[in-house]
Amino acid sequence: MGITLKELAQSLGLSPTTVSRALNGYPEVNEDTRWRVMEAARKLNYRPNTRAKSLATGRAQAIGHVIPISDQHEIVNPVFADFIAGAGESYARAGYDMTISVVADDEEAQVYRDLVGRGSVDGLIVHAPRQMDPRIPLLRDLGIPFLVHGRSSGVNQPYSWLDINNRRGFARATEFLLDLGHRRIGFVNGIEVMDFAIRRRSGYLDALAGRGVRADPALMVSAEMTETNGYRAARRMLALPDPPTAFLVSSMLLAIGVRHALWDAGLHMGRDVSVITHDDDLSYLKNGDAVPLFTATRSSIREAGRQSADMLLDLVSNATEPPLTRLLEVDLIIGESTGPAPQRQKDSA
Amino acid sequence: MGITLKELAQSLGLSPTTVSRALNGYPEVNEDTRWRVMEAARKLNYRPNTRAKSLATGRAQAIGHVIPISDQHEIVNPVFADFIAGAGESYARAGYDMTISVVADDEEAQVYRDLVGRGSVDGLIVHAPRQMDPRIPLLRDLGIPFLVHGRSSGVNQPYSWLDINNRRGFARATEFLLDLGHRRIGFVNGIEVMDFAIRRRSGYLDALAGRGVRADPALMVSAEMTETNGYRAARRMLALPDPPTAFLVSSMLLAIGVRHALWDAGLHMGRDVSVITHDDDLSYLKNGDAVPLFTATRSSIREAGRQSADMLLDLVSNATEPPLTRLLEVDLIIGESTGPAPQRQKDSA
DNA sequence: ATCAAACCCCAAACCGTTTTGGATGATGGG
DNA sequence: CCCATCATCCAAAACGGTTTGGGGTTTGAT
Repeated sequence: MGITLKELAQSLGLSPTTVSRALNGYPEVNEDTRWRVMEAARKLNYRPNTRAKSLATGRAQAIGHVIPISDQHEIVNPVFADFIAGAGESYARAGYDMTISVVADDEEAQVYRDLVGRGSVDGLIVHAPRQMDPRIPLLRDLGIPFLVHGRSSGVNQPYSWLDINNRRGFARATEFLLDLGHRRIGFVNGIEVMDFAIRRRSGYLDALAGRGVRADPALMVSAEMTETNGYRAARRMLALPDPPTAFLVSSMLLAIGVRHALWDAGLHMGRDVSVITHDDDLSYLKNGDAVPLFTATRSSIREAGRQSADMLLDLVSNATEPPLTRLLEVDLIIGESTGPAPQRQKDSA
Repeated sequence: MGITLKELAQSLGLSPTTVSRALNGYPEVNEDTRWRVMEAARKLNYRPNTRAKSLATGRAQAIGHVIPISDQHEIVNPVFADFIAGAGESYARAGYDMTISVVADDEEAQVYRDLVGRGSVDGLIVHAPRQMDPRIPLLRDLGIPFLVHGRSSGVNQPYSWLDINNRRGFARATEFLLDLGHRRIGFVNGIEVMDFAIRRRSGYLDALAGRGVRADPALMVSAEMTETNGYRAARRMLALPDPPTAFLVSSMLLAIGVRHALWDAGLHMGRDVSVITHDDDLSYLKNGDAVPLFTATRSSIREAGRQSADMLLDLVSNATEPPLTRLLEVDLIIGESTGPAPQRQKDSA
């Protein structure tokens, strides 16, 4: 591996102390000496050993992400890649490492305890929070800075989080459809143990209630967000006696499935049936090209990753700081998948 | 944080030496004492400090993944999430941490040097290799165990890798289409600086040549693997005077775009036009349900992650071992997206 | 010339483990 | 009874940095 600090010091005829100070920008070292040291360090390709450094300083210089895999579904949430890419940018900028643990959700508590107890991270990001998520009190007890991506309704103690305004976004989207004359709006949501899905549903329900439209349980589906599930949900709803004229959907993949089902049914998206989806702005799943394909509530998950990381780093360096929270609004992007509700065909025809 | 070894030793009236040995299973400690120690450790929730441990042992107990983000496209390869989930399982089993660095591809060399120089990882996984990838000689020089996910043609020195048989898979898929009578086969590939894309192309070309079918440059596209690009490529080819009757596609997302284009053109997939895609078996992008939607060359990227990690861990613990290589064959799954070539419509009609 | 304050530098302790090189006492063969 | 062996344990030295607590030299004011 590389050269060590002691060796570097020796080669310069200096003490390790001075070399360390020179490199870390302490004032009590002659500028000429500092220059010599930095030159030598560069030339000899010196890099401080991370483990030694963090042992000495007590800071791990690393942030942990625990990504849960639910046993039943065995699904890896596709947004992780982009979120992590965003967070990674922030960490790199700050000189932090990112360590990731993939873990079945029944072992999660154990993993958190381990990470903290063994001191391998200075802070943690909590992914995919559920209602009254037990991880939040756990991490609070463990006394480590953490930030939740999303929120957990039912937790009354304060904690740090970054979330998007799912409720408002989905309420607006629903109202948009109502304004276009739609009354039967199919709702294809993620699994409703996830907090975000619960909030989206209440946005949908509130908007309907606000206009006095009765919510129909037959038009509401909650499932893992895959193309197949979107397809099946839409197919089933379209087969109802009084099928929906519009769909509100929780992810692009679901929406692609819905589109597929419309196609199978010989329906034209945007004319016969409208679709609004949430769009995480994933790098590999863009919503159309110059002109957006789907009308969508959009919020970049990558940007969320960046900002979450920045907030957490802030918490880590200012231990005394009170919890930070940030609520990002979502944009409503008008695409080609929505249009006025078609004239109601009287069944009595 | 947690309790320290010294404290644990003190509370037991033993020396740190003995406690360390007891916990690590060394023979020179009385079994009664060992039992006392382990009990106390459990009760006091002792966890050895990772950084101190690895400083003392010289092993980081961590594997690094460097995931490159290409400047121009800013795309995060969607397979990373699943690959990492698979690798994570292996690391967890072996007690290793996984550290991930997201980095623009022009800074990659620097990041590798850093990771190795600062001793923060014991081994590295190289993602998304290109032709004559400079990272391979670099890592060889740095003298750290590494494993390439994929291969890099043009590198003549031996190195460890795990790859799927892209060439054979795509050759077989092409032959399958030829057997069905297709002669105009559109090829929608990933960007052909990636080694896997190059191999797939040669599989396609070889199969065509083997049957004496002339490859038409107008039927070959190379682009980032997104739905939009699949859509555009297929749309363009379908507009040709002599359009393809089949498509061979490099990813599910591309294939979904192709399907979309077929739909727009009023063509029925599997009857009017056939489609074969490669399927990484991503957890969130399943190829249909019970019955596969697309005919596909399938290979689980998650399994690749598991096996890659296992191989790398093997290399890490046996430093002297010669390079390991593993070539996984891909399955050809027959779905509903392929069928016999339609009768040639004579233009002179 | 004197003395305090800057300025620069260093030796040594420390972070929490593992590991080396004994030390101690019990055991057992001759 | 003596001495080698074995079973158990421990003190101290690593690992590679940072940080504490000085200690010489200059500098500058008196």
